[in-house]
Amino acid sequence: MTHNRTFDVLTATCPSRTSLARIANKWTAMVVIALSSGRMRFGDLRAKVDGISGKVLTDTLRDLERDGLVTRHVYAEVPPRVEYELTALGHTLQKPLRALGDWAEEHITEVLAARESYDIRR
Amino acid sequence: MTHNRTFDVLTATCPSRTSLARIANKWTAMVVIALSSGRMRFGDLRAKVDGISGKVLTDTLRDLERDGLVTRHVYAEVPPRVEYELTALGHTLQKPLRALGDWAEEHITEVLAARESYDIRR
DNA sequence: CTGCATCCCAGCCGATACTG
DNA sequence: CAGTATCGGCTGGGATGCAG
Repeated sequence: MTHNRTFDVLTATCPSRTSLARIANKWTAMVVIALSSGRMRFGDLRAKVDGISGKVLTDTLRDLERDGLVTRHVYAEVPPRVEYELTALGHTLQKPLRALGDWAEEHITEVLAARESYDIRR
Repeated sequence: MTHNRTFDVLTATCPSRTSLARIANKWTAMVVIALSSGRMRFGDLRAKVDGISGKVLTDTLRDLERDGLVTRHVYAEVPPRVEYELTALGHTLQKPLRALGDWAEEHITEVLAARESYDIRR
């Protein structure tokens, strides 16, 4: 049995829903996908997740750190250097989120076709 | 080779990112998970996704329908009956999204512990 | 029962400017 | 370079009321 009976995201008061809300998020997905290739410094991460603003990246990383998914490494240098990497827990999330990203890439043609068809129909 | 080279969600202008933004969303995840158990009418779906408002459920379903993930069946009855079910494309999304939901349920204990630890640390 | 329309608030997110 | 602070726009999302 693969089903969890003690927690259920479909129940409004279940704490697992707070976690789902965090991980079922486009920025979270992109940052975790980007961090899949290993420890990375802030600037590189920002370049890799094309189009993300500094504020959003900072906020996303802080939330991920708070949930125990990402570790922050600060180096006392000038100029400063800060690196981020997935924790063991974060690695377990990598696969499901990459699956989502892969799905988006693999099925975008069908999705675009469906959108066009839907829009024309009205 | 599992990697897609023609589309990349990490690229800001890639259309696949618009799809990722839609599916990497807590309400989308919950609705698709709920629809995994089969065709269902609006009211039942709303009861199953505990706490979702009518407006949000309507909007979410409309977006899913537009992207070709959900089919809408309208019965000309009084009172009206409308049922929703995953399309073939929608079914391919079921597994990755359930994986996300399962992850949230399975790891919520660790996440809560990480949050507490983080919050105390500051 | 379903869903549209409206109003409105909270939070997300981006741009900019400033600090260590 | 990394991060904070602030401001403001935009959108998600909740509540209510109405129509088919």
